[in-house]
Amino acid sequence: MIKAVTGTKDILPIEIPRWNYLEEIVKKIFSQFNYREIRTPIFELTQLFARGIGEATDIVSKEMYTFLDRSGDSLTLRPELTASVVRAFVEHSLDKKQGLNKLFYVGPMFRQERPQAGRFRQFHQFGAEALGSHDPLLDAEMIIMAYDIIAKLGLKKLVVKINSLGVPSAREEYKTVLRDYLNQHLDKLSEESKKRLELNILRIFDSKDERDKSVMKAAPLLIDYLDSESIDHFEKVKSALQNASVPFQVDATLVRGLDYYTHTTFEVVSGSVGSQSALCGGGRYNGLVKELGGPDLPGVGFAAGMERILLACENENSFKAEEEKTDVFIITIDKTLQGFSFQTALALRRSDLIVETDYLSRSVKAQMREANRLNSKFVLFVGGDEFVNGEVVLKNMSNSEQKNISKGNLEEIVKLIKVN
RNA sequence: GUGAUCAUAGCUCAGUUUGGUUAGAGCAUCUGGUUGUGGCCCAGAAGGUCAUGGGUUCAAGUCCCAUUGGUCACCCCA
Repeated sequence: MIKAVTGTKDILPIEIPRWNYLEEIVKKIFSQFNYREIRTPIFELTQLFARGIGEATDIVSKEMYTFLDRSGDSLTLRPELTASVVRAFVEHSLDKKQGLNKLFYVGPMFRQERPQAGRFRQFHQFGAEALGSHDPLLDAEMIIMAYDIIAKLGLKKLVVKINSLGVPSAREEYKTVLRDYLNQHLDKLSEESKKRLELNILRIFDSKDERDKSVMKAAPLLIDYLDSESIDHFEKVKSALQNASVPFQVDATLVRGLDYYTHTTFEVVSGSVGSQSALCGGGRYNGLVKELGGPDLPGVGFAAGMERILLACENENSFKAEEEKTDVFIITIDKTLQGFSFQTALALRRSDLIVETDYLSRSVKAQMREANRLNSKFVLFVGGDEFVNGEVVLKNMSNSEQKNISKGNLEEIVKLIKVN
C-alpha cells in the first residue's frame, strides 16, 4: 500500500467542516480590517527564501524542500509566505498604486522537519502583511487580528506575548553585552547553548535546559538597551493593545528566529496543544522589502498555524462545525424507476436543493437508513400505488408527516422543503 | 539530525508478563425482524498473511534481531 509521505496528512471529508469554519472566520475578520487576499505560487526561486529568511536560519539551512527543475533552476516549496508576499509586492510595484498595502493569505507551507504534535511537513498557515507604514498602530492591529480570530474560535488557554527587538544597531550593541556576560558563565551553559553563542545568541533565552535558564535569569535584557525611538514605538503598541482589551505579557526573552524582525515581535501561545505551543507568531520587519530589491519601505505581519489552532480547538472542544444537512433523499421503491428518481434529483438540485438518491439498488429500509445517516430533512418516495396514481410521497423526517404530491409538481416539492 | 515509545478487524482496544487447540470485544458496515418507511431494540453476516523480513523452539500474535511506519519529546518553528 502506498501511504501519504511522512509529515503529510489527508484532510478527510469528516474534518472539512472544521477547516471551512476556521477559514470563514479568518477571511471575515481580515476583510473587516480591510486586508485583501493574495495568492502567490507554491514554489519560488530558492534564493528568494535564502535572502528573505536568512541563510543561517534553520529553515533555510536544513528544512527547505529544494529541487532543480528540468532547466536547472533551483526551486523551493515555500516554507513561509512573508518573503513571497514581499516579492509580489515589489514585482508588481504595489507601493506605487497605494500608500499602504494590507494583504492576507491562507495556504499550505512546506518544511522538512521531524513531525510531532502540531507539526507537519506540509502544514497550513493564514497570515497577514501590512507594507508601507511605520505606524505602531499597525503592529497592534496584527496582534489584535490574530487574537480576535483565535478568540472567536472559543479558545481560552491563551497567552499573548510581546517584545521589542528594537533597531539593528541597538541590537548589535546589546549582543556584544550579552556575549560578554555569557562568556563569564560559559561553564554553566549547556552544550547546545555554547553553539548558540556563535550561531544565534538571542535564542539562548528560549532554552528549556535548567542550567541555561538559571544563567539567563540574571542576564542583561535587550529591552534595557533599546534606543528612545524604539521604546516609544513599543509603548504605543502596548497602549493600543490595552485599549483594544487584548490581554498580553511583555516577554523580554521572546526573540524569534528569523533574521528580518525589527521592533515588535509577538506570539500567541496555547496551553492545550503540547510542546509546539505557538499558535501564531509575527512582528515588524523594516529592512526586508529593501533587502529583496524593493524600495526602503517598512512592513509588519504574522502567520498562524492552522493545524495547531484546530488541535487546540479540538482539545478544548471550543466549537462545533456542523455538516450541511441534505434537504431530501429520494427513495426508489421500484427499481425500474431509478431513472425517474435520478431525473427528479437533478431537477431539485437545479432548484437549489441538496439532494441525494440511491445508486446501490438497495431495499427501502436500507435507503431510509441512509437518509437518516445523512441527516436528510425530507425523503421522497418514488414507486408503489401512489406512483401508479401519478403521485410521489414527501415525508418530513423530523415529525414523520407525509404528503402526497402530483409527481410532475416539482414546484410544490421545492416549496414544501424550502419552508423548513 | 538525536532520543523514547508503539504497531492485533474500517475505528478504539483486549490477548504478549508465565510461548500451547479454529485470535476476541465494542463501535461502524451489510442483511433480516412478514410482501413499501429511518432513528431505539433484537438476530445474523462479512471483515485480520496479528506492520514486514529473518531467527530461537516440537510449537511464536506472544521470545530475540533487523527493517519500515506511527506517536511523543529535543533541536527549531506556525
